[in-house]
Amino acid sequence: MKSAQAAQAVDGAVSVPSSQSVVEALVGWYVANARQLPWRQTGDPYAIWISETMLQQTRVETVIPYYNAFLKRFPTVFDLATATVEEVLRAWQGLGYYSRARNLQRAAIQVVAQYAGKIPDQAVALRSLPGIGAYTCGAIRSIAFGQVEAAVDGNVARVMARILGIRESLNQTGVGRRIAQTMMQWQSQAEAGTVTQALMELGATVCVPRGPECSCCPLDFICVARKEQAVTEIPALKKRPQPQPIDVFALWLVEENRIWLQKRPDTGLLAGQWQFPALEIAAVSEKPDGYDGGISTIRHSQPIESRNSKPVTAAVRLQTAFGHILWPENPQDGVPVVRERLAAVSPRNSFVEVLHVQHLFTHLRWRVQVVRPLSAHICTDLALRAGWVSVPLDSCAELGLATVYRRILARLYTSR
DNA sequence: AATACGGGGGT
DNA sequence: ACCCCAGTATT
Repeated sequence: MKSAQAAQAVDGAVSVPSSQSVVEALVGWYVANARQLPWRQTGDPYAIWISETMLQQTRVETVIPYYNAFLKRFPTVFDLATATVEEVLRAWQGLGYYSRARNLQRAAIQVVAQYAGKIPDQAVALRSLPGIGAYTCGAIRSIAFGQVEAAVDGNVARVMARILGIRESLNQTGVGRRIAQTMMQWQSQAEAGTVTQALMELGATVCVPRGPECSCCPLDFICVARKEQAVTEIPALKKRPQPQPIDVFALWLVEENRIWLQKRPDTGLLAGQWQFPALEIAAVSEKPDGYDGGISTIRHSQPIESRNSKPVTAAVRLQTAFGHILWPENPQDGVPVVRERLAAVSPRNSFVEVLHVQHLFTHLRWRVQVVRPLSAHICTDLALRAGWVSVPLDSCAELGLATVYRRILARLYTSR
């Protein structure tokens, strides 16, 4: 049964019109309509690698300025290999998916050490580099080296699913293989890299997710989805879960024109970036028992970093993390936390909420309360022990400050 | 196979 | 408010 399906899949790829006319139509359209993008003006495998990495899950318009600045700052793989990860992160700041930047830097070191600074053109070598998966490997090999190898990104998958009339979910096993087969067949009939880019360009500009402009499509004459009037149903899209709400308490601590910041861990969310000293806690969806609408400790919330351990109240967490520094007295009353939409000032020796912002990630919804201690007296010694550093306000911009905190900083210092 | 990982733009 | 994007690594 399994082998029969495999054979059918291969048949499917072969049975699609694969004549010269299809590839000619595609390439002809591309040559006439391709956008002039910076990474299309170069044959440098390093530059193409950078562009492909930036373009992972990221739109072309977003990437362009980052690409230009990055290549200016790190013109060769040697420049990238000798840079620090902080420098690379700074150049990446705002692009998202920061493990890409870290992997890029690690891979550059590997390329210099193992391949004398030459980007490898073989699949095994490329795939051994951190950050290069199946897609990027195929993209680099076909675009930079002219080799026949599929590069199935979201655009190609959508275009091919429509052309081939694939109604199954795109992450179904076998579907990707079938798409890759067809793509390589086309690649072998023209410049492989041009076919790769043509399919991506088609997906990005004509065969878009919603409202594709089939009347402009060079391949409409073979498109199964078009013929079956199923363009809106293909590809089948899957629902994403709701982002998990997270309450973030961020401390705005400024002394003598220096602001206290904290560096995030080198792994996980926003790895290695700087932020206001902060605590992230899984939000309470319901009101805690005894919640009186006033200033209250937060109960029933768990620190997100230890979901499997015993639940700890946010108040305890706050106290543990900040208490010694900001609340040297009166631990009995619980930690007065200024709640969203509640009184702006707590009764005594605590915080003023100065800002409340929401920040969306794909999977998280941060509700950030920026708070400032009423009696600003920070014990430098303890802050240092907690791993915080104070930097001149002016130099914040040069740090890899996480985007949400850049926004917060801008609001703190422009509208006030 | 499922999940974590950003941010921005389109509709 | 919801959808998607020139994906990869980890579990």
